[in-house]
Amino acid sequence: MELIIPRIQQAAAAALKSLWNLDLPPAELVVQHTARDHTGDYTIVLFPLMKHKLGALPEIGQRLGDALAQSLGIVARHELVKGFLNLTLTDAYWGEVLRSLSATPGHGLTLPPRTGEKLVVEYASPNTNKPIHLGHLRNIFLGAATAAICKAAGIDTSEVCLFNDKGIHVCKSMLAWQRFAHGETPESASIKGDHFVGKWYVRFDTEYRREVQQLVDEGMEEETARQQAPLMQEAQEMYRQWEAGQPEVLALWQQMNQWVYSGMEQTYARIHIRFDKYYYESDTWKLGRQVVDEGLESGVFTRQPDGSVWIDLTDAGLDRKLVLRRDGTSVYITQDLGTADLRYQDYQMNRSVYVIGNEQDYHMQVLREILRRLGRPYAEGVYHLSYGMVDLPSGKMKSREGTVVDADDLLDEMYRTAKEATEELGKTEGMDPANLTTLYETLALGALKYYLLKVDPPKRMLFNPQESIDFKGHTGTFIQYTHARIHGILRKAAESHPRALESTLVIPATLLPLEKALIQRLSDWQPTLADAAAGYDPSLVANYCYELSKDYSRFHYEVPVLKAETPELLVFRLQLNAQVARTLRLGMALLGIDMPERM
RNA sequence: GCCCCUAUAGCUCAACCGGAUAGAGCAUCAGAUUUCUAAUCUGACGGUUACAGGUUCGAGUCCUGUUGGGGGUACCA
Repeated sequence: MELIIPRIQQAAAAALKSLWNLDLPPAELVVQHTARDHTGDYTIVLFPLMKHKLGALPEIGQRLGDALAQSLGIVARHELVKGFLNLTLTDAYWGEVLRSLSATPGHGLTLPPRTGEKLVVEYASPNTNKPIHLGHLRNIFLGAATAAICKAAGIDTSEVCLFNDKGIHVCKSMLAWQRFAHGETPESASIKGDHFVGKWYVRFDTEYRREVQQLVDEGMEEETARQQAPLMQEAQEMYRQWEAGQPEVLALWQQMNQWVYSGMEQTYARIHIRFDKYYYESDTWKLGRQVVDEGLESGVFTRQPDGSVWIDLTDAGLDRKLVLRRDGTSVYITQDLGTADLRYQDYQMNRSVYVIGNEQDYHMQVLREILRRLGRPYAEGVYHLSYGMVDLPSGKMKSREGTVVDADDLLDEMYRTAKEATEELGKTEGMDPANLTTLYETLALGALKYYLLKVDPPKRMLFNPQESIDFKGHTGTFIQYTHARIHGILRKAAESHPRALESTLVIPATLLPLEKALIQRLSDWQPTLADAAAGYDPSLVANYCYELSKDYSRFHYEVPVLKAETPELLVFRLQLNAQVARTLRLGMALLGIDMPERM
């Protein structure tokens, strides 16, 4: 079924042409949902037409409204209030909307495939020196949801993860382990691999601070002390040895990364994340150096007398940027250049989304500009999905200081709370224990994912441990609960009225306001999905699902389904229920959230 | 110093391209269950949209300035 807003815009543009001989592109006409407290479904804003001197507003409104009623054939009434032309569509039209959605293969929940589009979404991209924390979770959920939304919107999408598995930070945990662990392993210590490595990263920092303090006490400047501290010197030396391929360093590096990967795999599995492909900076950094060579040849980069390589971006409003160190080792951006090329070889994408925190806004601007100057065909399609930091009530999370909310701990905590809340409500009777475990996990994950995804990505957000594990109000749990209630009705209907869902749909002559509100909301799904995909913004989907649940809850409270007044009405309301459930299920699936049928 | 992001109810968040009387949730208070799951629903309370100007028929939204918060800023990632 054709989307209604473009349809109204078309008809209005045609009417303006025939009535006043005014040519306006349909998309320029402002058509929106009628504001609450006003009667109507859609509103055309007429103020902008004033400049065309068509006459007085009341007359324009009347004539345009009449013309639309005529040409659209679905306008029950129209009314001009100030400069707003409010259209109320017929109940028959809204009934058709439901019929059309229910009858469409796929129930009108996804958008048709788009040809010539290839998108790669990179997210997670963890460092291999510490476990995943709350901040990573926002990244991961955003990336996975964005990819799922783009797929549903018809875009060929792949998901990739880049491991930041080399660098001085990795050497720090390696060095600390070598120095202080006395051969301890995750197995011998009974610690999950990523936590185990993280422990040594923290240990490095502790010892390093001690050294710095000591040097300062001996009268050294703090800045100098940070550079001169033996541990830092050694970490840097270890990094040079790594780049030089020193076998013992490589062996240790492999061992420790392996520990991290096995730990992270468990966490990824628990939050149901999987990637199409993994990239490793340890593989791509040399490609980056080739790109530097290429850029030197083509004159995009210049080499300084000391050997370092630079690019001057001042004419693009950016700064001069180092792309290769004096000692010939690569920096972050060098590796990104290599990774980008490799990814293009693999996917020939025309668009790439990088899910990275907003502290790297500048870095990503630089990356795109360099790719442009190198003439990369995919440069224009590079998009930085930048998101704000997750703060705690106590302030910022700092992994070195141990003030992070660990992902595994958080998931356990959420699980416990979900279990307690469910048991307290006494809803566990008669459920099989194995299903209960799955249910608690589903509720825990749903609450967490929803909490992190409902906020507009660029905004910094606060994670309040008390509130986030609340299962009331604007939460993923509420939406899951709505879905479960609908399925309660559908289950009972399957017994009492086994053929009802397949019966021919008879649209009631008049709809209840709550029925109409629901159908109208259902009809908003496609535009919402399209907007979310276009803006890479899962929060639009999250908020939509909430609004739909809210509409449904009101309906559920007031309108009987199984005890509907007539058999036709029962069929109609049942199919309405089913479509709401399907929409919620798909919408939440795009956010990575499962929907229980009972809870 | 310069650049970028941000500021909406006590708290956490909405508000599509600039459109009508800025909406939810939490918290507080008052109600609703012999009726499909009360993890629900209804109502009340709560706002100079940080501040000052400007553009516009119309500004939370755009522009300028100020203030608060955050981030970045040439050899960390």
